[in-house]
Amino acid sequence: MAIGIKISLNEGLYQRDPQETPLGQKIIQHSILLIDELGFEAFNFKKLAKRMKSTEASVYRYFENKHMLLLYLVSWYWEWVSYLIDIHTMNIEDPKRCLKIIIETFVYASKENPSIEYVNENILHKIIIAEGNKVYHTKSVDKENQEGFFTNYKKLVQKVSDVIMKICPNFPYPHTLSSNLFEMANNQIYFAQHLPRLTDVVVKEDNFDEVEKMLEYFAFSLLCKEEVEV
Amino acid sequence: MAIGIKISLNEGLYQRDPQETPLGQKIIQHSILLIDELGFEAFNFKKLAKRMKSTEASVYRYFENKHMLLLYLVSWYWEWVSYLIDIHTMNIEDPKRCLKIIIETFVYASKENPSIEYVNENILHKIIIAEGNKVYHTKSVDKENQEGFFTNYKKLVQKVSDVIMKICPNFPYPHTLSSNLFEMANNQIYFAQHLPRLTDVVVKEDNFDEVEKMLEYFAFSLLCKEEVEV
DNA sequence: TTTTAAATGATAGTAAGACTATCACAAGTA
DNA sequence: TACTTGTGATAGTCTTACTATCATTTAAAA
Repeated sequence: MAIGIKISLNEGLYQRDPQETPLGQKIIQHSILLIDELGFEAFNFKKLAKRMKSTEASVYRYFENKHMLLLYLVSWYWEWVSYLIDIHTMNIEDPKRCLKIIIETFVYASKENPSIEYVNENILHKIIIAEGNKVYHTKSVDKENQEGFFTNYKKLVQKVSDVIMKICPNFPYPHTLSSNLFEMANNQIYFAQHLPRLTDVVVKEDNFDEVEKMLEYFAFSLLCKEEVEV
Repeated sequence: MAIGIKISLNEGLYQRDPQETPLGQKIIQHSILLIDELGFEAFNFKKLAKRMKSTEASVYRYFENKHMLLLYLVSWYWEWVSYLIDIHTMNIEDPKRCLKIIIETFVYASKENPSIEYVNENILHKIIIAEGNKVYHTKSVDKENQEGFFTNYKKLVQKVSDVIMKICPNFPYPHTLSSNLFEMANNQIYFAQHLPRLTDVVVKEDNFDEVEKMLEYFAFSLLCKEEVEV
């Protein structure tokens, strides 16, 4: 990804576009670091402001509250993964090969060359794994969904679903499999790190090879029942 | 389940055992209703106390904070599902049939005859779906895991994993499949209700038939590659 | 270069949330 | 009868989640 590319996100996610100003970029940069450090519950705008040597009021000028900030980060992440998938699968005909690349891409997205200097994709990935699904587990899901705040994730799921349908046109659950691959990836990495008895995969440091292999196994077992090996 | 059966849970989950006293039972009863109404974020002990016509201080005598209360409810739920699975699969030899019953049991657990008068299992199930995974997505997971606060879930996953191994002894991911069936069930129900473009299953009212069918399809496609029909 | 508008900083203030402490009372027990 | 235990009532503290106001800096326009 070329330096300077701007990820396009729903305008309702923010009060003022953080990608447009140095302060906004600092908010993104430091919020990623601080949420990772403190966890989302202990994280707040006062601490963030202190860390970046700004003020609470200034942060509120960019984001309505910390929930919206997290939603912004999560949307940014999925849009970025979506972009990576596009360039990695460009001109590839074989849908099976496509799906393999997709899996590799989102498991190892954070290993890409840094795209945007103020976003630490590696730490952002950790946040997605640990806090990501909090953005839609709220009482306001339906309202926020209506305003299009989850569009990025839905489009990504649709994209993978399309590939699944190419592999196996009569597979009855393409969206379910697609969303489950994403959820499963994050979940199983988290389990491997914190509740290892809930998984069989082992993750050490940032080596997610077993997760990638496992996801391939699940996906292709379901899609190509005759041939497990792909 | 006979009226009066007591679900056994890790003592560290509570300050005073809520199953032992009328006030404790009222806390369980009303917290289930109120968390469902308000969502976990807006729920707090002051509102709970007001609703049950007690006081904030009294609630704190039973639970350290609302996180521990949710963890208690979630643990209670998984222990109860575990119990239901045990009685439903008792004396059943065929492991495939066993797994089918397991899936049916946890998808439709809340349809059972009410077991305990102060627990509304149906609403509790809604809470598990909407808020359940917040209990382990915290900075304190590792500490709480060490104290055994997730034992109930881990034992349940192990139980299903054992059945999976009986069906297919060389299946490489029994724990992953097991935990994923539970996570997937909750997730896909939630998606069907709030983000339908992330799933293919349709859920109306409390009819989870499509979820059950889908989980069977996934599980048996993976475990019996030759025969999809079971 | 001056004027003006926009963005940020500094500070203060409010309402609610998350507790902790103390005391009084009621009921059951020794 | 004294003694313990559980609950209620009240108050108080510290933190969080904002909102408001005004001063200052910066950038853009004239």
